[in-house]
Amino acid sequence: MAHWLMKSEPSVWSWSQQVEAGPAGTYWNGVRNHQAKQHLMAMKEGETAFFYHSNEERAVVGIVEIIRTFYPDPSDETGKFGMVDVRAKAPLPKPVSLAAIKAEPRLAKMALVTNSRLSVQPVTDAEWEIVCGMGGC
DNA sequence: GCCAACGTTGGC
DNA sequence: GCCAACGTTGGC
Repeated sequence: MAHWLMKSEPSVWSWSQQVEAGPAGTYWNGVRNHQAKQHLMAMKEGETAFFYHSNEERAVVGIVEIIRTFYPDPSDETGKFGMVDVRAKAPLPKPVSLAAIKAEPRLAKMALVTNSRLSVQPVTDAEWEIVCGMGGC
């Protein structure tokens, strides 16, 4: 089972909004980058992703579950991009900050560190375990 | 608020 | 098809 990391600016779409959306979940739209699209297309139902707050907060704050695989994004008039549906699964008891991730040598290869602008990223099993350990989940 | 990194666009 | 110009993202 693959793992992922999805970034959002809290002022645009925050973890608390994701939690409020409840078990029905919401669509994750607005991705307009081909690399990110490839990752969205590779996601399978039931897989999990870290929910990362960029900009103001810069921390992994929760875990979401993919509940619907890739389908067209109606807000994209070119018809090229799509989205998946996700729902909040669990918060991280201790949010893991970007600084903490950068301070952990075993996480030096994370896409979050090496390609910070990519909004949807794959996370290896090893990285997932380490971040989970740091976050208390 | 600044700036580096990256992606996209458009002129040639 | 190349590359300069521009816009956007996101860390600091």
